Amino acid sequence: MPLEKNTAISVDCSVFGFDGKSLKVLLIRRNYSYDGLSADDLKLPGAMILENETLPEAASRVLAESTGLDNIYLKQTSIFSAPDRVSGKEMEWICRFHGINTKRVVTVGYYALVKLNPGIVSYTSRKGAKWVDVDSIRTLIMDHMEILADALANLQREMTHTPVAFELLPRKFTVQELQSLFEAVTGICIDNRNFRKKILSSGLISPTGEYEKNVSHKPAQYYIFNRSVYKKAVKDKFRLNFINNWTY
Amino acid sequence: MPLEKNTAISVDCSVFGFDGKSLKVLLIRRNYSYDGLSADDLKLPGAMILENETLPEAASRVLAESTGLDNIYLKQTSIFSAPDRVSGKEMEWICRFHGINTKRVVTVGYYALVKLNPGIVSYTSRKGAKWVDVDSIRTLIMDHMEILADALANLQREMTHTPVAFELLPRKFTVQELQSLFEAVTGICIDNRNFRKKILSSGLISPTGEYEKNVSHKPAQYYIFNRSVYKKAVKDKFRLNFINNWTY
DNA sequence: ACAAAAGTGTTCCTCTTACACCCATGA
DNA sequence: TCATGGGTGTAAGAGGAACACTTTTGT
Repeated sequence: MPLEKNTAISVDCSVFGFDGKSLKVLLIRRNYSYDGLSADDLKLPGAMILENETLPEAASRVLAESTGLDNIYLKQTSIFSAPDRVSGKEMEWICRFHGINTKRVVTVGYYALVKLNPGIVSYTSRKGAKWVDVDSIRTLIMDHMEILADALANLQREMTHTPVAFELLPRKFTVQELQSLFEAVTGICIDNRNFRKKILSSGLISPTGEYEKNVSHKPAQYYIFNRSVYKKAVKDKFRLNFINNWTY
Repeated sequence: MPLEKNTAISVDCSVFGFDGKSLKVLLIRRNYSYDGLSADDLKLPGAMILENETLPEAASRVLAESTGLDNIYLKQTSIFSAPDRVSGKEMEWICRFHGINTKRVVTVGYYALVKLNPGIVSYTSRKGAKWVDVDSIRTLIMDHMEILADALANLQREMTHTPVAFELLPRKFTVQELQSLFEAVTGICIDNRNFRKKILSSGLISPTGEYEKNVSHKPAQYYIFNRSVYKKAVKDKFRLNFINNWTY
């Protein structure tokens, strides 16, 4: 079998956001019609990598284009390398559009976390992109469902081990918002009293003294994430739980 | 910036083994001299991907070549995509050797786990490869140190969450061997009584009734990994620990 | 008999879990 | 005053951590 000399590399980003109720992902339309391919078909934002560009740089570029934001939390997941993952009409169109002649596109999955707010929602809707409930998505083009599923699985794992949750929340948030986020991502119900006890005693979040306004019930206090406490905790936390002492 | 049309993709494998004392990784020599590059320089086994070959297939091929083994535990880690990660003499040689003309090689890291035994050790040494203590490695060619460090970090994380340890041990092993493996990979000392209690009560390993022979101390019993118990446990285990009930 | 590693139990304490009511606000 | 979600405490049980001696074998 000869050496593969003719592979293009792309990145595809699963951009997650949280609206207080459910986990959303940013989808765009294919945006071109070609011999049976509908321009309305939904996909993840992505791009081919450019010369002298690393993969994280390509992913950041995709995110800047699709959300207008810089400095987004970004994490690589898996690589999708099936030789026929892009083929047929789709491949023809890609070659024509980019003026290349390739048989194969290998793609690298990334997931990104953004703080949903009116600004970003209006930006993305002007772009024709949509924030869709992750649970409600049934079909995407090519293997994008698989890429999304992989991203979601990675997010779920990270969420229970690192404080990525705070990337999805506004700077100030209520305990309930944080709990709802955990529940939405993991699909698990959490006891509110136990959650408060645990999260507050951890010191990871600090009360601001500010409260909700104009709500027809007892207003909730706003908290902020305490990154320095987290950094300190990391040193102690990464251990097995059947350990009594350790040697460096 | 123009589209990157000319990228080669490779895989590099960190092949780990355990000799009962310390964690080893399989290193090979560069195996060519070229204008200042020494054939003795050490590297991870790797290869360019071939046409119609997926990345896991390429990694399996590398492993079959370097260890003579099939069906090895294999896991993808990160992608290394810095545009200049291969450059200069190294790049020149690669282009000449493969008869290609590329500016860039993106590589995908894999780690593999093998059961060290006399058979595989003699195979690899016939191939000129060496099993080296991971702690003692100071330099490898190109960015292979970085690839190895990433693989090791992944292994450490996996080891404390999934039963990959058993991929590194013979089918029958003693409790002490298992404990030593954990200690070698994580760099942590574990209390023997607590370890036994935990691992035995988990049901993950089952006694065979066979014992060590010709040892000048009380002979240890051999155990085997109980995969079915593990599979059942997985369903219950993947949960946060502040949860009381869950909804599917 | 001795050296060397295997194997074994208990206590203390922390953390998890389960569970129900009062509070503050706007309408 | 009522509807709504915010916020609070306690008791029982499980699991983690710390710790020292006896057993079995070969020499």
